[in-house]
Amino acid sequence: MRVLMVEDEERLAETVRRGLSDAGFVVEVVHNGEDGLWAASEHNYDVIVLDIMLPRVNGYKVLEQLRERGVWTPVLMLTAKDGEYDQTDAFDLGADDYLTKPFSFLVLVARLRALIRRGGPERPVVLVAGDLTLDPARRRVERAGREVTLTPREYGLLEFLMRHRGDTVSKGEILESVWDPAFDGDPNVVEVYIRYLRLKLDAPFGRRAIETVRGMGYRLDPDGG
Amino acid sequence: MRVLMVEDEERLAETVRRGLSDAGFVVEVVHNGEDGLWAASEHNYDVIVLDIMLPRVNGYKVLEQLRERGVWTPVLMLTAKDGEYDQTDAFDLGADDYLTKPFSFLVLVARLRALIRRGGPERPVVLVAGDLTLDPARRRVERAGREVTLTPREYGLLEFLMRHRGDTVSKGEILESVWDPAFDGDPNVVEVYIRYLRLKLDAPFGRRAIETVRGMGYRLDPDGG
DNA sequence: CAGGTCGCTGAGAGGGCGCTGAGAGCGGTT
DNA sequence: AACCGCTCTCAGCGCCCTCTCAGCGACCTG
Repeated sequence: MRVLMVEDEERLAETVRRGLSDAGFVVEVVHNGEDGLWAASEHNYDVIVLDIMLPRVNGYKVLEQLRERGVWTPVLMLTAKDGEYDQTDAFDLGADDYLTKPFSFLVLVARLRALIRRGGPERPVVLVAGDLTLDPARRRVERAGREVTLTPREYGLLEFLMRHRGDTVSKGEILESVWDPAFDGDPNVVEVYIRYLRLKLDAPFGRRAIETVRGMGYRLDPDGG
Repeated sequence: MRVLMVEDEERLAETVRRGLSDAGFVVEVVHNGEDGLWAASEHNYDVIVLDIMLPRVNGYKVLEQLRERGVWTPVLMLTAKDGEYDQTDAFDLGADDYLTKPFSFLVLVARLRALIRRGGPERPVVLVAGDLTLDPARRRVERAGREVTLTPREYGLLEFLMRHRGDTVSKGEILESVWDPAFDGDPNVVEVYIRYLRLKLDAPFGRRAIETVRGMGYRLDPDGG
């Protein structure tokens, strides 16, 4: 689990960094708002710990900016008891939780875990063609509900065909997209791998999903065969 | 909304019961830990208010027992300012919120509402994959009911795999999330740690939870092997 | 029907990938 | 200082994946 910590007090930052590392988190620390903004936009963290009192850009503004840029990583704000900003402001701005300094380290860990637990990522689209499904996120292929295991190359080829489901794609296009664009070997590889796919996808199910269009290329049947 | 209140101080309990009733909650009160445990296991409440200082079984143990029995009703703990237990303990045990006595009644209501709001469609606190369970709050891993002790790195890796249970995750993703994003060592570490996990998780149980997807990465079997 | 083109197929060589055992480095503990 | 647990590196090995190749069959054209 990846944590971004934006905290200018170096001693505190270092202490917390160590503790979180020991707790199994991967921690990145930056010491001002500008760096925090950049890091949070550029990388993917599971949660962000954001001090509200920061040099250059304050935590307040960092959070505002992040949300404006469409970064919805959960944020836990650190507020000073006597600061000019209080809890209310943090929540209003879209912080997902806050802690008042000084805070218990174990409480911090517990809250971070809770935040990560809540913020589940959404599942991307699944490609479908008849009884054939391919889940890019899971790198998983099923036919008629049964999982089919594919090698990387086979998988790449099938994904390409499914993304162009119904279209006739030439061997040249396939070679360019699935193999290296600069591939200069025998174009027969495509035929060979089409065969591999047919052996795994069609043969056990008695149906033919991948059609040959002689002289043109191949086409994945929209109805899955 | 149904609230179970476990509180031995009768006057306090009665005051709060009335207030919550007026606020539209359905309240059940028990006065010791044993009864609380039984009631919480037997009935379905939307939220539980649990005093930490209780006769017979203390709140501490009640919560522990509940979670072990798979009861994941949100719990708000009541702690005494000067008690031997503090906030830290409550969170560590999996309490979802706490209040320090004496507390404002309005704050209590607000927190309960917040807990109920969160607690409904919330994911369970424990990660499960077949007979494999991982409790992030307690940093505890079990397989087939037997506890398995893991080093921090092993734990981090397993937690990551379980949070992506069913997905195929590449070694690169693993390195970024479980190791440091700037890690530039030998990616073979991942293989090594996968092996460590297999030795501890699979070998003694004769089943394989972590699958290798050659050329792509690893996948934790949703059915736990 | 003959000839040519295109795709299919089975076999096999080579290399890359993941697995494994051993061990060094390091921080913490006794 | 000695020990221990954890992390990470390294090198060897075996297997799977990838790609090539050559022969064969299918289809089209004259």
